[in-house]
Amino acid sequence: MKFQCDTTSRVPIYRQLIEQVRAGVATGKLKPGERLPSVRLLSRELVVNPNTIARAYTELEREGVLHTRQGLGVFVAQWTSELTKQSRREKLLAALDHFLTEAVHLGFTAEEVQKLLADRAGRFCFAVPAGESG
Amino acid sequence: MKFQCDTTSRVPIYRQLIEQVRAGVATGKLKPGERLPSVRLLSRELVVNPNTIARAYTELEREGVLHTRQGLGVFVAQWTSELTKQSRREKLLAALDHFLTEAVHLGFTAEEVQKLLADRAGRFCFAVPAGESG
Amino acid sequence: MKFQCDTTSRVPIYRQLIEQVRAGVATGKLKPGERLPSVRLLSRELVVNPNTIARAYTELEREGVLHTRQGLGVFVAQWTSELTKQSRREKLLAALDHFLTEAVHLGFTAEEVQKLLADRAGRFCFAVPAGESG
Amino acid sequence: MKFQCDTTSRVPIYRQLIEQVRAGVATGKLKPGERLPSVRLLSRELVVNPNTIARAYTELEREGVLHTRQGLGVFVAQWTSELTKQSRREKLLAALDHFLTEAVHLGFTAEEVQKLLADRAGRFCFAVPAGESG
DNA sequence: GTGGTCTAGACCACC
DNA sequence: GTGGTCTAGACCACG
Repeated sequence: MKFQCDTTSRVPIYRQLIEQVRAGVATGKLKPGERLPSVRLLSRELVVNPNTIARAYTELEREGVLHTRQGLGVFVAQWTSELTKQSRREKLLAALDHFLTEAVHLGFTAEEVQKLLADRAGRFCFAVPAGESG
Repeated sequence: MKFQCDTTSRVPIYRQLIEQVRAGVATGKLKPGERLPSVRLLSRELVVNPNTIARAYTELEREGVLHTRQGLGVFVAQWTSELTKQSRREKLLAALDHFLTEAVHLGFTAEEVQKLLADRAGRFCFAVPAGESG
Repeated sequence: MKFQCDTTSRVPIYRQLIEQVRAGVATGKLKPGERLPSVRLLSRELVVNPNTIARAYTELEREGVLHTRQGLGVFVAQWTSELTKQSRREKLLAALDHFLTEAVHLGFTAEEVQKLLADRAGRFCFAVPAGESG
Repeated sequence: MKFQCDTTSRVPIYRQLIEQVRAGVATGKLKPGERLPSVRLLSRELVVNPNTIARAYTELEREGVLHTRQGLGVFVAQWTSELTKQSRREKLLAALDHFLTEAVHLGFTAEEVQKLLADRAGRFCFAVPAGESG
């Protein structure tokens, strides 16, 4: 997976990287166990400060999305949510409300939003209905 | 409508207020024409500097969500998007992908997300399907 | 490009700066990608508070005229309007009527105005006739 | 001529009135010698404070656009510019540059602007080419 | 170094 | 009374 950063955006670079990794994992472009480019390599590729890359990786490790093996590199973790069902639901609701607020302010109809979500959801690697925990 | 802010959050206070107003308008808790608390009153209530309140109101006015009547106060505007259809769609897609990424990471299934959206959408004041422009 | 401000004017300083940047971009004195003086430097040069400079830059960024690179400075963006054609036309008509009213009150003839505009337009970087959208 | 004010706009009401009178005179909707509605009448019609109307009239009188005859009312003045040719030209250029800056930022082409001006100029009562003074 | 946020408090314009 | 502008100065985030 190719990473990129938009120095034009007002979103901090390290946040852009975090979002890309999270999105990559969510859409399956990054598979569990896959190795990510090293801090030094990626910092040269994107022409950004190594500290910036390191910060993104560190935060993702704290989140449980990545896992560092000393001397081997950074890998996509086998992800399992440690949150309770209620906590997960609260977080999803907050994200959903934020999205719906945006949709209303952009002038879309409920049907358009529903349809767009149905279309777009196919690109994401959702959990399978069976094994739900938490 | 009651406003609140969390000064311990890393999200700037003025941004918290902006989000609350936007959500209030999107869900109809704030109706077009309704008056918002004055800068000074709200600043006393939330124990934040008046400039911080003013900043939130000012940004919302530039967005077209609020409008100021000199000497009278700040009111909810009746909002119409001036953005092009393409621009609106791009913004919605970005918001949607962000939401879906979050949903996957929280371990929800596609069905759960679809159902939750269908449930929740009823609380929001979406545009009516008919006259769409832009 | 040199900036200046008139603290005796009734026009707010931050608005004077906004107008100067907008004019500079429109006439090509400020090129896309060019870096603007830092908030602190310009505030010392013009002997105004850094917050005032920051406000001008921030508003121009929201307009899409400038963009900030964290820790690097503020730069001229390559601008594309996100407004609908109708909205753009309305704004232009308002500005035109204001200009024509002024011209009549100053006692100019229609020919003089037309000629002056033809002369002056050459200094501005207008869009090229081809690809128009929005 | 009917006056109106938009309490939604962030332009002060007294400024809106000034602009309307100036535009009315420039387009011939208000003829020299014509009587304007009294301060009290207009303040009732527009539901604004009489002071606001009075302020607009006062400023227009200072500009030379209106003329008050004690006890009779306020009238459109026989307008003659007292400015020098150079001063008038400077003011027009400033207004023109402001308009052109706006046009560029709205993404219009030079041809569109030129054409729009040619169309629109017909609505305004420009001076006749012969008798130019100042 | 850069810009972003917030506070405290002053002064002004508008209604 | 309302909001708008500006200053002085502190502290934080980013690269």
